[in-house]
Amino acid sequence: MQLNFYNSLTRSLEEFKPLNGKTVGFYSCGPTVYNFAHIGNFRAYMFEDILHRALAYAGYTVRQIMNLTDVDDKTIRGALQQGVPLKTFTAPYIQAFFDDIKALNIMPAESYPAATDHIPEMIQLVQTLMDKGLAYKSPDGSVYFSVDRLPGYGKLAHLDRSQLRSGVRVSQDEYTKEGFGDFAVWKSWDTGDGDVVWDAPWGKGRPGWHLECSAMAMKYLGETFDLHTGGIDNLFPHHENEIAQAEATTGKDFVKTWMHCAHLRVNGEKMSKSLGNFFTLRDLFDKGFTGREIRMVLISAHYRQPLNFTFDALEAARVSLRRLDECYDALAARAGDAAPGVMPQFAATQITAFETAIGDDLNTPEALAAFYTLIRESNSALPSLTPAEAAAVIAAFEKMDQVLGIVHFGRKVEAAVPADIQALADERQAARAAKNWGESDRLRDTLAAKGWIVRDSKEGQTLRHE
RNA sequence: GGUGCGAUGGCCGAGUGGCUAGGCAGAGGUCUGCAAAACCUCGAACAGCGGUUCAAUUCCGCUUCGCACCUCCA
Repeated sequence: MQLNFYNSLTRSLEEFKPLNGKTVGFYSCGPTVYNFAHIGNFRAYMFEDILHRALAYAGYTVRQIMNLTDVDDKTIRGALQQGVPLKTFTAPYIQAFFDDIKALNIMPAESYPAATDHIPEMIQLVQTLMDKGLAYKSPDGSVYFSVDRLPGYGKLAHLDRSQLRSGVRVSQDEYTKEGFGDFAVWKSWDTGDGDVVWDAPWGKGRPGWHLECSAMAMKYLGETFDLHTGGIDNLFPHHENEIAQAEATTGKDFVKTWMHCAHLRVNGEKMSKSLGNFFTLRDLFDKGFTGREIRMVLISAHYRQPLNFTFDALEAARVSLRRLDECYDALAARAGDAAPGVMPQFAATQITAFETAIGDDLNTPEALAAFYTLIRESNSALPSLTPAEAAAVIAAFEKMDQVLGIVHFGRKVEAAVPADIQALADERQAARAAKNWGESDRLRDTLAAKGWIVRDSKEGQTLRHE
């Protein structure tokens, strides 16, 4: 199966080929754990999950690393405000992040290194940059990367330094930097940092944000690896600076393919904490939506297009998931214990369409179209399917679900039918057999009032709890 | 000011130089005692103005509007 990905570095669609056989090194920028992540944040993690799953589907061994930024201005500020140690402040948000990705059926990465656990590696990286003359210590004790000394700086963002200057109001006085575009790889301690401080050969302080990712990515994935992902807003300066730090240190290409996802929007604007227009998962759970429905909405648009978040879309996801469930259950009932036989042509056709869509830069909307077509044609073919064929169609659903992650995940477990409900249902069945329609309809209403939907079919009546 | 992206039917959202995206909602139908589900059919769109072309929603230009990035940001 061929995978083509849009590489932000070259601004073009490229066939994906790993650097080392069948193993893929894959680094994703993770959360800054100063607050609950909102669903805009999760759009990025969801895109990375689809990428992870697509690579696994295509037969690759995926080594995904996602960092946790647990030291920066916001985490330090939060810890100081609460009067607790930094780790005490960040721990609940780290836990919430893991709870949330589980609630969205996002596959775990290989590891989630925390910045504060990798300070020695970062100090070493800064030292190397200084030894090479690419970073310098400023009078206040901070260490800056000198953008001018690295040819090729700006290759990811496609910006040159002359363009950086205009329109940006940054007070030069705030910084003791030599060059305008220079960025901190080490921030010297000041009173606002409280007790968050580490010793380095050039003075006390803490690592710069961009440095964290370069150091941890290289530690876990090597000096050159396959994929690096994040939100589009990370492209500059964060990823540009990661490249600068890594390539200045090693003299080698840092990452072969960079992938960035577009933003989630609310009323046409980016969902962000600074705008205050965000929903956390908890907000949506409180409104009665499920992780499964949210997952469905997040994969319904292509990752490089802005996705407009609406409650209508969540409702639509709910209805279409119900259709999926009923189709799957009908197939399962038909299949019984049968082993999968030869896959019917209509299912094989949709698997091919599905793989083409995923291979085309993770086109999940197209993939979902194939998935829905499979549902429709399965329902249509159901009466004529043998148990072995039904089992084979189920296998087709399972196959697509390796990437989509929606078939089984988050399904409401069907409640056992209580005895009193069953008694009412039996009564209704008897009334129907006697063609006592008034009585049977009355009993149907009674069951509905108790939350049980009755549905008649050739095989008899079925009960579903709402 | 610089750079980049976008504008698709009631809503969400793909795609293509000529041939149905898909989902949700809506209309009609088949089935069913009725209902529900399922299936079938249908209506409905490619921001505006030019250009290229036998043919443009798709390519090019301009206009309008929107979004993002330009050292907090998924």
